[in-house]
Amino acid sequence: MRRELEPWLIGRTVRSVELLAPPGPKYRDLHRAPGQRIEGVGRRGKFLILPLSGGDELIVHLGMTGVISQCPPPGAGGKHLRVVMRLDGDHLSTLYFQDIRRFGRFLIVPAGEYGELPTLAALGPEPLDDALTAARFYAALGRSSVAIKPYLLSQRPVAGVGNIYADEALWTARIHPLTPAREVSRKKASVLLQALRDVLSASIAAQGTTFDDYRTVRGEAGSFARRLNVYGRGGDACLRCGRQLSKTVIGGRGTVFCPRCQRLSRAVVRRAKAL
DNA sequence: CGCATTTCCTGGTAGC
DNA sequence: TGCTACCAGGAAATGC
Repeated sequence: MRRELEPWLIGRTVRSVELLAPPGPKYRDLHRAPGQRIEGVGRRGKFLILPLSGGDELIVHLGMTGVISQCPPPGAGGKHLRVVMRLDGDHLSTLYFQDIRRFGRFLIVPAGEYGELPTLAALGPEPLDDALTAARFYAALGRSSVAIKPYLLSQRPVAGVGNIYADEALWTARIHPLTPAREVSRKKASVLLQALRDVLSASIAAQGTTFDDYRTVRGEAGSFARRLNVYGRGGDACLRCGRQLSKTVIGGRGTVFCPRCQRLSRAVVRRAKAL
């Protein structure tokens, strides 16, 4: 999405912002935008960060059902329209933000002031950045006793990993989602980091994973859902070993994994039983 | 502080 | 057909 937005928005000046959602912490201070020029389109994890010429930043998070589009939603879709941002220029000069379940965010903050966004403030390194080495990733995992799956979702060891890609990468790396993060071996941590990079890169190339609502700026569905190995396949056969995939809840999130390919180590099982 | 649980929100769907 | 109950999950808030 960032790659789509950059050539469209960069250098444009915001003319007006219309807020159609009830104002609150998720939609705030948009009145500051008009008159400011969009200086860039950045991203950290799942947050879009657009620096503005007046020293502010426009922060956008899609939540799960957020959609940014160049054209107004057709027909009944308009009832979930939350923000209409008008820009200078006479071609594709309006940005529409829809958000069915209102888990998204669309707000303005002074640049770098993320006190209202603690996850962004404490975000881990970018998964595709070379600065994140296998050694650093392994060290980050060593700092937590939380199960690896919810730890990945916390955005702390690495930024931008959501439920779908966590399940996919853990399957690829053959790691049980309940494995305590600090019990993941150096070798497995390295394999997991590579699996995360591979699945994220492939999904970006496929323009994302569209299950229901996700759309590109041009309104197209992403095609990566067809290439998922585990997410959405609970009860089906594991594509590696044929065993029926398990569907459970871990950390309050639906989790699919292969009980044969992704085993807990005997040491972990023994300790869990002792408790 | 760390960690687990609950909350927000609404469309879709299962079950009756 | 129409009703209720429940599920999906990012991040933040709350509880312990």
